[in-house]
Amino acid sequence: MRPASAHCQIDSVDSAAVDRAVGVVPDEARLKAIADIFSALGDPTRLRILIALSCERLCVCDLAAVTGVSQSGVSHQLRVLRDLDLVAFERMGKRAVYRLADEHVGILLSQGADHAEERFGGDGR
Amino acid sequence: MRPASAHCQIDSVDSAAVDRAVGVVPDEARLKAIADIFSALGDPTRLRILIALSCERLCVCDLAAVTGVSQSGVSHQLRVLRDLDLVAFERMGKRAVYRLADEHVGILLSQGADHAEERFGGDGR
DNA sequence: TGCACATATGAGCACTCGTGCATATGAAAG
DNA sequence: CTTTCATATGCACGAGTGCTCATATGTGCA
Repeated sequence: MRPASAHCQIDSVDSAAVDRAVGVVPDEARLKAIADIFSALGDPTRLRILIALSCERLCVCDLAAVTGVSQSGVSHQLRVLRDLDLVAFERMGKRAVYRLADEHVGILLSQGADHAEERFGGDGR
Repeated sequence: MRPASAHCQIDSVDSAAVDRAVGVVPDEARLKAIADIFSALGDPTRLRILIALSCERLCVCDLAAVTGVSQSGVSHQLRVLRDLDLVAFERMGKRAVYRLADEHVGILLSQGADHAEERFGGDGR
């Protein structure tokens, strides 16, 4: 049985390499977890929120002002980020003041920014 | 004029903090570039491809075997990754052998994996 | 208790994206 | 040149997503 390659006559050129590669790929659940993290960082609005929070603690209203989307939209995105433990918040009276969950998140952000910046400067194509 | 907040009576609680936050957020184009990178990492299939390539140099057929998607599907995803300079390839006869563009990509991957793994272990909810 | 305000949630919509099928391009072999 | 095979591309479809509007929840104040 040949599972995937419908048009390819051979399943794998180097089956040993394939086996090794399969070995290092995490299981479905972990892979999904990693993908969810990156997906969360892969939206301009959420990026704006996170980068803003990497500089200042802000409430939802202020984040709406920073991002330029509605309060509802910000709240929806914050829920996504909260569920992934990318941001945390504490109530200050009526307001909810958000911050990055930990500096790990900030590192991820700057790593991504670095890679993007490299492409910005010396893009070969 | 109150641009964004339709339901919020006040635009911003701390306008100085908002201004500082806006100051650190990159411009639209750069933000899009960063988001594109993270988005590319935010798909399980592309993650499988990248993690596999972080271990072995593989051709398209082998990547199809590793990921379990069709050759066409892999090729489509590889184009995305190529356009973002996340992977590179060289022709070996008829085959195209892919590899990570640089170790920067591997670092990003493991950073994301680390964060996901933390949540896996000590998830409070 | 009743009002005002900040945030969260639900529904609906437009849009994007991942995928497979069919097919085109390209490269070696006969 | 023709054939064969690996890879790339165009098209279409189903699923997921980000947004706003309307509304619910919750918090503090008179």
